[in-house]
Amino acid sequence: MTKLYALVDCNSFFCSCERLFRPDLEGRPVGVLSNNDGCFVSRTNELKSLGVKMGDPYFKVKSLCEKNDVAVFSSNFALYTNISDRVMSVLSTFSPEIEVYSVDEAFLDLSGIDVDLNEYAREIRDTVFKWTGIPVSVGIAPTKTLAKIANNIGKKSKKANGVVVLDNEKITDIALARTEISDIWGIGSKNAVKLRGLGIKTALEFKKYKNTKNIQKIFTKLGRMTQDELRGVSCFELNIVSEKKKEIMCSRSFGTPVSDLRGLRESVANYVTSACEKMRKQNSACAIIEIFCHSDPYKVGEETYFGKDRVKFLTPTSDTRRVIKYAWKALDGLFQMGVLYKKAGVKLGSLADDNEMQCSLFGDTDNQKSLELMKVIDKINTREGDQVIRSMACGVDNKSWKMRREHLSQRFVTGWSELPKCS
DNA sequence: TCTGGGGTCCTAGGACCC
DNA sequence: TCTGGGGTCCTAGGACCC
Repeated sequence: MTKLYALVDCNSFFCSCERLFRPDLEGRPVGVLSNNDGCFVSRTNELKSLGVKMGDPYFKVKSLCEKNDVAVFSSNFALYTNISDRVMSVLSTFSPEIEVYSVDEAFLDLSGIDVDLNEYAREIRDTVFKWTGIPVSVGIAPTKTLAKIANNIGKKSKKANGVVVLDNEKITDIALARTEISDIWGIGSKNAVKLRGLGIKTALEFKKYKNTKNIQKIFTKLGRMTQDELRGVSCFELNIVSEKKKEIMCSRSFGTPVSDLRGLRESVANYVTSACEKMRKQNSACAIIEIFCHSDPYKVGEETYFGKDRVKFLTPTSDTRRVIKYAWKALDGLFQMGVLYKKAGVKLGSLADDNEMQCSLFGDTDNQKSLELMKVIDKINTREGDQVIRSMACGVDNKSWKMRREHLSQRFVTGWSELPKCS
């Protein structure tokens, strides 16, 4: 049976979430900034047409934004994940086989479905909008890569109006001819340069390029699979069950640079705490932690200091206190007086199921008691709010390293005190 | 003054073992 | 003068994604 996938992607997702509770923003350019109010990560069409690019640093286009009455928001992930869950649950009514690919997009398996595909796609689009208020685009094709391309065209073409179905070769080739190689899923900027070097500029030319061996050699296995997908041969399956993360990271840029070990330690303790929380949520324990900290890489004329260390545990752990202890030890070794630190972070690696942990004859080991303690703390923090119970290592108020969020919207759906009011 | 954060997969090369 | 070969595991780094 031939495969059939739909890719459903929310339009300007973060911006659409902000607009949801601010109907006055309809038609006005809206943009959402990354953490620390650094750069744009979501833009509405109105903002795109002002020339603001994805990833543009806010400070560089600030006056342009002010001149054009752009509504700028700090990222409010609590809101976005909540809305995302609603969108995904609507989508799951259209196919039992759904892969939530990211916060704003999902693949649906439509193989074997006996309906008019254009009508079905339109129904998906209309229903999501009606039930959640979020506009989406739908692309349908026999492979995931082609569904991505269909979706892209659906989003950009006025005629398509959010829906494109690529179910025969003629239409598919027309779509591929107008898709630049850098717009193919899996072909990034580096590989695009290499492909252009081979005289390949469009997705159609890539599809028709015959020297498959050469493709594998230059672009590895993934490049070859991408080419197959363009030809209609499905190589990337649907991942329905959300697999456990193999590593968990937490890192942040500082609101203001940190020069003292105490501030650095405090920030790292906080990152460890939230990474460990995430890890316990998926019932894992880690055997490796990596710690890094560095100065501002954008500062001209100054060499960036980059410190990185890695600690292996004798036995895996999910105990925040233990991880903080080791992280601090590593951090003490990395710290250098006189450096202005801009960012720090931790990565938990070698994750394994926490019920398969071995005990060690030597050194620290998590015991049943510490596991239970962590679970209780997690439970209380979930119920009472973030970090009601936390290690003193995380510090108290006046954290200068905390990130900037000067344009934060209300907690419309996650805080009782900030629910929208209607009158 | 001001430039994000969190993941995955693949490959090459080194270490180590028999 | 001669000095193997194959396998596995780990790590670093690159490239990509949203």
